[in-house]
Amino acid sequence: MSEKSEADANSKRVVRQLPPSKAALTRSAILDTGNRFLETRPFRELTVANLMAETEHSRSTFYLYFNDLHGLMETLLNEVKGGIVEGARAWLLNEADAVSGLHESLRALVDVGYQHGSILKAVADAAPSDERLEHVWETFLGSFDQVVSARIAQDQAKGITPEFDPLPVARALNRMDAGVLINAFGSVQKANKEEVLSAIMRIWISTLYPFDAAGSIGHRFK
Amino acid sequence: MSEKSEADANSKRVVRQLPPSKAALTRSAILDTGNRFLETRPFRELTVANLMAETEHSRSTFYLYFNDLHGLMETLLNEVKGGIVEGARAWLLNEADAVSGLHESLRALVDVGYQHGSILKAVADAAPSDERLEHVWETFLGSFDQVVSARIAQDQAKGITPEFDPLPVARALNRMDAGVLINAFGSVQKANKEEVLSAIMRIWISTLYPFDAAGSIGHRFK
DNA sequence: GGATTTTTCTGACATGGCGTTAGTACGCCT
DNA sequence: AGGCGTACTAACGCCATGTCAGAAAAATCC
Repeated sequence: MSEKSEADANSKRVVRQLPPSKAALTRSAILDTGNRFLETRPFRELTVANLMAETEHSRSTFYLYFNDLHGLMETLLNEVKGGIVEGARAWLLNEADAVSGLHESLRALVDVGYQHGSILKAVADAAPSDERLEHVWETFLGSFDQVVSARIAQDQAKGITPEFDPLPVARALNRMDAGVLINAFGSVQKANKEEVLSAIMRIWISTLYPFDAAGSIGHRFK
Repeated sequence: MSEKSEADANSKRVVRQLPPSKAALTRSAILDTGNRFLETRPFRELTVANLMAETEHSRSTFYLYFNDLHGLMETLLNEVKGGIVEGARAWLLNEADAVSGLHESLRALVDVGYQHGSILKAVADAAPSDERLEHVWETFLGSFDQVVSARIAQDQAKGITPEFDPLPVARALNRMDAGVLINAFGSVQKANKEEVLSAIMRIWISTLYPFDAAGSIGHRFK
């Protein structure tokens, strides 16, 4: 789903196959370098020459492994993707205790955001300048809209979540998460993890489980 | 605060003064064209040549009025800014009825977003590729964080809003608004206004005024 | 109503990043 | 040693950018 090598529609030519591996080595060297680069400098300063200079390879080598910088970003995103989806499961699968499942999922999300904030920001920054990457990024975000929305509907059926149109609310909450994570953890000096977590946690819970909120948030009603 | 002309630190040379005005005319012709362009095509397709071709002027003329495309975007943003700040006042100033003030403000916000969605998306898209514009955009968003946070603190003092650290929550809610508006109204086929409004409205109110939520949202407690 | 100054505009250039192509270097096999 | 595939690179053409010196058009003067 990303670049040359892995099974891949849409790229003009697939180069380098997985099994033998001097290639795999240089490829991941490039990925590493890119990763390191983006931890300290914004995507706009990343140029192919710029990137490969921190490598022992020539600029043209880059094009043997990636179609362009956006292709590189897509690959980087895919590396993070797993962690996020993983973390989300706590809430999505725990039918028993919605509130604490959500707690857990959001905590996991914030953790991943904290670790890979620079990648997330870089991808979000890179997306608007490339149609394909923009589509990938939006699809990525959109996939959460779907599952969150489904879970909300489920909790509404159970009566633990107020009635409302789930999809737009899911979208809003997800955009919030994305925006907050990138804002908080996208630059060199990262925000306080607990502070961020408790802010988004409060918003999710107030919105989805307001009946619990009294106890859970610890505040009297009327 | 934007480009050549208006009082303006940081631009290398200020050209064209306001009062006499053949210049002002071409300048706004360019702005108009840019505006029109961005209503149907993304920022990444906007090039100086591209833009000026839809004008009766040459490419170089562009540089008489703007430093670069990002400068143009900054000017475009400033034109929208007013409307948004304006709309926010309803809630910020209405001490009497927080909930309905917030209703009003969010409705105004969604209206502005609906009208100028393409500009907002274009600016957000353009920001990451230019340090200066990125700073402007973040400052713009950040300014709302400040005022919203202040208002929250005030309502907490009054006891109508639960106790929590206001700033991170304000930030999260604002990022949500920005993300939602751009997502919903940034492309050619815009989302349903009422749907968007009621989603973000619900989230804001559940979070800030949960004690009202029961009545206002119309759902039984426990 | 022609000359002069000021305003507005433009063609032509240099720069820099991009992506491709033709070709080189190296290891391995037999 | 010759041939083959893998891994790499130097050099090229392209396109958008921003600048600059000077042309054209408008305004002003006499």
